[in-house]
Amino acid sequence: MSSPRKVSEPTVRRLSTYYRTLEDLAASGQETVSSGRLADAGGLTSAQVRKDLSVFGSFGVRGRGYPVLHLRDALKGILGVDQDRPAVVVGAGRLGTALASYPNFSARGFHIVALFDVDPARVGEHVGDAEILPADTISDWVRRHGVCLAILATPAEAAQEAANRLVAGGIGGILNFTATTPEVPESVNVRSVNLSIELEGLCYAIRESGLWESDREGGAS
Amino acid sequence: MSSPRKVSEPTVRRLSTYYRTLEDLAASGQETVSSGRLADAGGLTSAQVRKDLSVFGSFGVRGRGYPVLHLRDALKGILGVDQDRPAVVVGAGRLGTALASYPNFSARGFHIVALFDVDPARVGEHVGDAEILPADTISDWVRRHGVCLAILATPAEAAQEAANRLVAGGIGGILNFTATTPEVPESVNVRSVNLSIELEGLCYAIRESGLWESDREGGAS
DNA sequence: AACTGTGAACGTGTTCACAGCC
DNA sequence: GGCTGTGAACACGTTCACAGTT
Repeated sequence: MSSPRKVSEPTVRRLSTYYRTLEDLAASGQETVSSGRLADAGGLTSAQVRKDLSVFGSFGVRGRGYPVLHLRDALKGILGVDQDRPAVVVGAGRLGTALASYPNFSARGFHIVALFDVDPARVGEHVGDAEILPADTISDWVRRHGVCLAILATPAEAAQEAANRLVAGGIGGILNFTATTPEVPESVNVRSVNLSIELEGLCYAIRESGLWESDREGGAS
Repeated sequence: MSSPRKVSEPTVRRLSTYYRTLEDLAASGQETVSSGRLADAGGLTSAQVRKDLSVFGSFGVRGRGYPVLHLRDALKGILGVDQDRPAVVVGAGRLGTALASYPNFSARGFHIVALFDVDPARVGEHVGDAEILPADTISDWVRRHGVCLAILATPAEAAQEAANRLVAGGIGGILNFTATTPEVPESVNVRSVNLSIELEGLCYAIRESGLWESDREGGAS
């Protein structure tokens, strides 16, 4: 099939947004959609959309547009979300449990099948359908159940240890929410979301453009 | 001061990581650090580090490196995290409350001073030091307390309405965790973290590089 | 006429390489 | 010698513009 050499990360990101838009269009009964329309939905240009899609093949019909259902299914396959994907969460703190029950994950075919925590007191609790299991069983459990995806939400100090266990269990990818970047073999995909960095970046942008509404606190005007 | 015309977003992101590394170095008593060392800590190149820093001025000493404390303080100021920043959370669901009590935020000078929710049953509850308030008081409250930062963690359907209220209250920036991208005036900074897209991107990467450990479920080997 | 697919032009961020200073 | 600061070279992603298709 269409397995292009190298696709840029921004492109894959946008593919996800196209996929969402196409789902909506499909639900509303639209049969075709133009690159311009897809672009508007995501705040992009039509050329960008066409370029992104052209990387994977010719899905459109010149003069007419893209067939919604076909393109949606194609993207589903390309993104690898064409079947339900089990995932585990490591770290059953507030963030971990919130992510484990995040409705948009299950809506996208991701199902949290287990959580892990070092705290014995938490073991046995349930979060949705998933049970909290002891952290020292991660490797066995992940391997036995053939889980490829993990969400890492431990404190920073525990992140590397947890990552090691996931790797030992043969994990395919880790969505990392810890403040560190764990070291893993090249073959394991890690994508990090650092919440503090996002907030700091926003902070910079605010200060940059315009001023703080109040740079000294308490000042109502 | 050093207010360069335009700094790329990737650069600002990296600045945050340098800042973290510098804090660690400061704690461990290091007095100077080379660009190479800073680079290693974040998986970058030394040239990258020097370029990033040079945008804001000359912090280093040729032949010696960068003075840890001075550079740390400079970055603190550049990132705008040199003073405590109050922030509010809109949407007191699991994700919202988890973010409200996220320890790394407070460690970085971000303090959640209030949450807001449409559900009257939640109003009055406390999350850490912050109280959950009614969503229809957002504008007033934000304006009265001069809050510039908001974390948006409502369901997608409620996101635009919540954003409108924040904007009406004079918010400076929104860290958006909803599945939509709310429309706001140009002057308001929005940074979106779409968790599903991150997971889908990871999914793509796994499938791309190597294969799934098990592409059909249940298969132990 | 409407719209896709794509090479070519452009812009932006990264890496190189070296002059300059300690 | 070690290391910074920076122009110049490079790589990569985006936008343009148009030929090609229905």
